[in-house]
Amino acid sequence: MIDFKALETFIWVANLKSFRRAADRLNTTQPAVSMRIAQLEQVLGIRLLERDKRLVAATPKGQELLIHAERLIRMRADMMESVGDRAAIRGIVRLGVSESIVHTWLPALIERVNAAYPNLELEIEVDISPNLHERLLARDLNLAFLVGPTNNPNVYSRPLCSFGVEFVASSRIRFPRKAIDLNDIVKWPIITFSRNTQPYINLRDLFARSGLRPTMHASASLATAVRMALDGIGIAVIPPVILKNVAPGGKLRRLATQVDLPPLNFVASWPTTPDNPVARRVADIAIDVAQKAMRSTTRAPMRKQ
Amino acid sequence: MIDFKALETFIWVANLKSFRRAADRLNTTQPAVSMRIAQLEQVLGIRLLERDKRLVAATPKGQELLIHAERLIRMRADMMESVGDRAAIRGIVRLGVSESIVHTWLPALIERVNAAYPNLELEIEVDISPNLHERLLARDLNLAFLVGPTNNPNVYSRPLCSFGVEFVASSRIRFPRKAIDLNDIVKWPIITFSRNTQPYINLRDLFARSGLRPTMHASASLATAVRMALDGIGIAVIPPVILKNVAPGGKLRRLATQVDLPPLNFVASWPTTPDNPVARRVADIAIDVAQKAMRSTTRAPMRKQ
DNA sequence: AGAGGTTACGGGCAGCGTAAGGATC
DNA sequence: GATCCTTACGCTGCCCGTAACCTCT
Repeated sequence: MIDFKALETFIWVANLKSFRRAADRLNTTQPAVSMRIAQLEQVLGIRLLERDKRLVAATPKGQELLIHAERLIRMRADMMESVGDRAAIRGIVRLGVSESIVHTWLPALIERVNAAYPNLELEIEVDISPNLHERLLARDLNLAFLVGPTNNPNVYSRPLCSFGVEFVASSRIRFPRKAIDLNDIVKWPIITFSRNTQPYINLRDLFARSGLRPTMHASASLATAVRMALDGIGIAVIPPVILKNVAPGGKLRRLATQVDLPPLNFVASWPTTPDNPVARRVADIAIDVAQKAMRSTTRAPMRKQ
Repeated sequence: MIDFKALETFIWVANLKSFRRAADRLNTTQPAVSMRIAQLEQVLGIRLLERDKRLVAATPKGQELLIHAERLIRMRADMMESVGDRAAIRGIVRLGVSESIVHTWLPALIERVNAAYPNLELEIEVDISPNLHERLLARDLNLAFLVGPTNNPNVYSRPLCSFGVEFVASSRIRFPRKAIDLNDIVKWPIITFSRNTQPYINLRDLFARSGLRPTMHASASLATAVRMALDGIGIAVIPPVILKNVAPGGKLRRLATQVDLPPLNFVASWPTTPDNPVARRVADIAIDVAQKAMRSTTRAPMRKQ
């Protein structure tokens, strides 16, 4: 009779289009995967996968099975979630997060998750969004909080929060007049996120449109960027919400510019495969935590200089 | 991780309210059942079954799991049905049938089932409806075609066909006048179904209401009842639709009485537990076959004498 | 004391991993 | 010839069955 193991194996093979990669993912050997698929095909009396080509592809019947199989796996997860004791949920969720989130509501999330699932381990990886996205697609992460949207069919995404981005600088850096524009700013180095991130690209385009080319300092670490700004090395372009935690005491001030920088829209993303069912639950908690955090910062907005 | 075997075991224990009986049903030993339940409880971190009392009972969480488990089992069956090759469906359906059905559309059903599921074996048991009902409840049968309705929560029932019941007799038996009433009939022995069947009870009540007490001959075999009628032993009370097959050539004639005998309403019944999923499919075919058979006999009704 | 569930322990077999074989580009 | 799936084979570990034990009526 068909069991869940066979269905899971089939789902992985169909999604990864490879017996070998599925075997790696399932921590078993490739012949074992062959056997499970062969048995599944035998029980059903039909061919599920086309192996002639370079890439394995599901037959029409295989695609139909895939829908059923994924639903069954999902329903099993729902069942365990609804009748099982949450303390009995053990395991590891590999969670990738953008640094902005580390400095805002990540601690609150960790607390909430630990309360809801006392025996669930969160393995947190801090990295920039493009890297997180890549590792998500490689199924190296079960869940990630990154700058979206990620229009990829292999991951689900749900909005989390939106952080405005602004110019901030140490009070050591002085400007000739109150109203600061790009021409004033460009005299100083701009410190921001890594080269291949969305804010970096946005910024460079912004200056380019005015015919300006500032010196750009890119830091993979947001905290380091803030440190550099504090030391008066340049003007940082970051979400000010992090300052409360990263540079408390108002040592950095937000510049009163008319420049509109696009905000960072964060999403929770997880693979479409029913990989780690708990990831979905952590995402739900994160959405709640993030929106609560948004509301509290919106209610008492920081004043510009 | 939870697998189908554990869920099936749990379903049987919960329904039969006994580890031992579930073990018998699943063709395994009682300790094996204990182990599977214990493991299921451990994975979920909750108690599913209350064993203190004489009868095992599901806890509230257990009842919740039961709903999920039965749905999962049903969905697996649906999946196999919709994507699997029907020729790959092997197994045995133990089918109990009333004799009336044997003599009407059972051969057509067998043909249809064999065509749809070439490797499915039908194990047919002919018996009277009360016995079939009992064996259904004991899960000794996967499916039965019997006189309904069976208002029991442990079996599903679907209507199949309705057979009128009439007085039939050999031409050797002669009556004083054309219009025959109960007083004419009661002079002869009445030959019909077994004592505890619905037609037998109906008949006795019918005569009793007129203050009559005929000699009753009860036969567990409908064919034997017909044989007795052919031999002029008495007047048979049977569904005339069977005569075409059992006594061809019009040797028995239907008596022109004004007496209204209630018809036999046949239903297909199968246990509510997701026991043998194919039973449901056979029932579907039976409903179709029975209704086609009904239509063809209705279109060309037999003439009364 | 007997029926029924749990625990202990030894054995059998399904399924795994290693290694060799074939097919396709 | 490199890559990837299949087949062959020996082995391990899980699960089962037997039997003793415990608990409740």
